[in-house]
Amino acid sequence: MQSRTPAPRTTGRPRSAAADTAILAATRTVLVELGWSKLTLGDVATRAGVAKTTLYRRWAGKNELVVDAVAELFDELELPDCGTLADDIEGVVLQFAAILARPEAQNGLMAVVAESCRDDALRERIRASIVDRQKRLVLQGRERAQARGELPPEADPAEAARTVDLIFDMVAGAVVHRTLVSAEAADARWVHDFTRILLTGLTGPAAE
Amino acid sequence: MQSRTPAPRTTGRPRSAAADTAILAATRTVLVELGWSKLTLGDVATRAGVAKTTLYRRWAGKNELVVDAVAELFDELELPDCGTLADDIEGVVLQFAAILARPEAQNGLMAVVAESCRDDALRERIRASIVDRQKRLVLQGRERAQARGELPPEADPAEAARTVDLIFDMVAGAVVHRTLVSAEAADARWVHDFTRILLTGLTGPAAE
DNA sequence: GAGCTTTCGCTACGAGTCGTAGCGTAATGG
DNA sequence: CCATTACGCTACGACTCGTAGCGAAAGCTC
Repeated sequence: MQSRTPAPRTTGRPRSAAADTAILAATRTVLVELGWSKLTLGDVATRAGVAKTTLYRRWAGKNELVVDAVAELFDELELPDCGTLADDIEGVVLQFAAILARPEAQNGLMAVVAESCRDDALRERIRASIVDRQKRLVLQGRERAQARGELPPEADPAEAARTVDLIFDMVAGAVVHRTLVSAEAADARWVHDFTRILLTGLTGPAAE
Repeated sequence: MQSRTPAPRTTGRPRSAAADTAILAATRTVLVELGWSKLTLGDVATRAGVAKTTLYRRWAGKNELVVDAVAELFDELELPDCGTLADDIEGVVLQFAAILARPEAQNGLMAVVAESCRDDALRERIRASIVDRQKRLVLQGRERAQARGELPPEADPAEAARTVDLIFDMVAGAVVHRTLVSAEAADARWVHDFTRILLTGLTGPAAE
């Protein structure tokens, strides 16, 4: 997930794991203080207490470094078991909103997404480190709801996959847009209203 | 909307309107070719056939220039009158998706949103130039649907305003996330599925 | 412990961009 | 004709970039 470790050598001095931790933490700190465009790798190195060359030995550039630094923020995401589908969704949306409320996530996330428009490798890195981790929650939520009988089992697997993608884009997109574009907090009331509309739209009509 | 024209002088040589057009068009071209991070104002000036100093005389920096260049893409947005609320929504979402499908919009929009996290003036500029133009469509759509009887008139004005904001974040957020993060086209089928869920969520239950 | 391998911190470097200043010229209005 | 403003051009110091080279440090194997 982190830097380039294609073949971890068994001989020689091992890479300092503490340096990785310090660098990623320093990246988030500088991201908050200076923002994306004014963040320089020299600043990060100084703040982390490592040499600039050490940074370049582990990461290819600013984009990859920030993706890894932001990805760590999403480690804490997990699907709560609140008993009902509505409460589960509300819980996970609130978690997602809490992460996006942090300035280091706001500054970094949109910037790397913008860069990924012209860099397929970066887009894949974002997908593996951040997006897939979120989408997994949608799959878990559906399975759990089906086990409870709140959602019917899927007939067409292809349509089921499309629905998962659609729900994922709706949830993540709405929270991101609310937080970063409208610049207002995705608080409990907003999340509640949003969840109600989404859930009604999903369970209201069985089919078209 | 464009550069700084606080008090357009009546004396002296007037600013070339053709230069504005050429600069904004060149900005979009360079945005496609080089992306946000590698776009330099020197490139834009060369491509537009103007001097670099002319650029700095009109715009404060890269952020403001790109906001204006991208904002022009949203000029064509308008609410179609298809007869039913569902078709109206589908139409406007398709328009929005078509704009976001253009690489100059993808490269520029996310980048300036990311920068706006640390620049309130820039956020206000984005809101005035881009966001409000979209939100107006939501208001128009609701009025038209209420006139048709498809939606009930609003009782509580405060809740009505919250609902408009919520719908706006859901629509814009979902399309942006689908296009830029999931990196898949918001095509007719996707828009249709999305509209169905949204509309069911809105009209299904009158209240909680 | 000896020796090999890899990483680390440090310094220095050319290349490129930034935003500005200065100057002479072009285009308006009074 | 003249004041005023915009324009194109050049040059400048300051900064960041990514890399190379060096000696020292930290592991592993024998």
